[in-house]
Amino acid sequence: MQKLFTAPLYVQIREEIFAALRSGRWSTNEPLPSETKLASEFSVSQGTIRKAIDDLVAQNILYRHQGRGTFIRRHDEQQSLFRFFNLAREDGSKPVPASVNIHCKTRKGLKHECSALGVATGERLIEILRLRHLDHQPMILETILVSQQRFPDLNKRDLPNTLYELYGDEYNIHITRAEEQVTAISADINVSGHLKVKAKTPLIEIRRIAFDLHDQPVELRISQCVTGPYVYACSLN
Amino acid sequence: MQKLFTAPLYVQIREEIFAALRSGRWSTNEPLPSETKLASEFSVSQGTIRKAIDDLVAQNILYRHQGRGTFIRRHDEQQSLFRFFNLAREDGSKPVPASVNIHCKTRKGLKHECSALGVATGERLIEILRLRHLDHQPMILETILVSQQRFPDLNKRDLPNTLYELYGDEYNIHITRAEEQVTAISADINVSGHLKVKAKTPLIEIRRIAFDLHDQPVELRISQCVTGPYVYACSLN
DNA sequence: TAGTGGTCTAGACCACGAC
DNA sequence: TCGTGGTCTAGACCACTAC
Repeated sequence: MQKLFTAPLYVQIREEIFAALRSGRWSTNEPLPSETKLASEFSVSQGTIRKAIDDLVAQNILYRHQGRGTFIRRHDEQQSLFRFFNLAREDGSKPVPASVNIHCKTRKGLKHECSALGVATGERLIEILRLRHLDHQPMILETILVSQQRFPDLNKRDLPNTLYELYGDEYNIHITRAEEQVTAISADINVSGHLKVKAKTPLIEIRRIAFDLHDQPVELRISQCVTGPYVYACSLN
Repeated sequence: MQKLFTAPLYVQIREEIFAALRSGRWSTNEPLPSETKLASEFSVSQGTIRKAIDDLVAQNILYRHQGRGTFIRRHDEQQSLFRFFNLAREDGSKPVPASVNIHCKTRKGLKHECSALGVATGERLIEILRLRHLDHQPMILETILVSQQRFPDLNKRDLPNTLYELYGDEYNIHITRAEEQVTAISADINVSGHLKVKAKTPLIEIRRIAFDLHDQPVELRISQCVTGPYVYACSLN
């Protein structure tokens, strides 16, 4: 006899709410229905809804504001600049990054790029190359790759400093998490020119894959950074 | 009229339990008193104790095991090798690090080292230098610094691969979190000899400060790592 | 003032582990 | 079988926000 497994109620409801979020049932600007309303909609107690929402808050997908309601996390200018930005000063404070676009074009994706983005090999990608300044010094050379099919006409837009805000507002693609891999590289002539350092200066290269609500890889971003005054900071728990 | 602020009950109780943990009231090998017992001890409902413990579990200080009880997190060989070890293969899998000690001595701490460890400038430190192998290749040269006063006779002991287990078992100093800063450096002659790479190869240098239950800095660890087959991996949420 | 999330309680039943 | 943590309920009161 096979053993049956039923997920706890709050897990089922968490997934139902999550699915509703992905389907765009609720607007980004209004609060979700209140906990008591959701409780009667799903015919469970308020405590169970609460636990389901707790999980989504812990995942950074929703946030609560006492007295106002529960809202969908949006990437807005202030937080987005820092939430996915791990470079800090040695004392732990974070500089405000500024961006200068160098080019934005479309091209066929290489095999490893397409596989990282989960699209068919050879699909057309949009490539954005930009230079980022910290405290007015060029510090990061950033190559951003996304599928042209997922982001039609992205290359024809004005690109803001915080791209994830644009992805959400214009394409309804919400970045929820990212994975980064850091390696040490040697600056080649091209890179060193942009970053105003000597050729062969050691740099860190950060390879980031950003994922959306469906946990699909959406963006591949490769950042080559000068370190020294700034460090790549990470907490372990 | 000054506004009075009373922390929620579960926060007060969380701090009381945390203080009891630090004072060593409960052994590392036995479960804590059950939630119902703690509830009657503190004269609150079981749900309130539950929320207090939830927080400590989220902080990785306790863990629960259904049917058995709630326990203090210990660094044991298996988990300790990975919990604070961020180097991974490109596919995300983690190699098992092995260690070879090169030397272990005591010396006066430099100013920046003592300040990182929160001890008086010039205090004697124990310095451990060791080489770590991943998949049988030398990949990391690690310098570990701790206060000799906090770890008497550490330099006379056999040093295991997982130091944090030793800190906990022998000195009752439990590492709960760490902060890491990654920079790019160029291998000098000495380092490149140990790591069997050419001089000036770009490396990543990881500067870690590890903290104990009292949130005091306890260990400064500087790791110089060859990257390429391995990467420094970090998730952003 | 009305509605929201935040805290707290008391009690029920379930699933797992030790004996 | 008994004790543990895990889930779920129903209802109370508090603190904050909007109106």
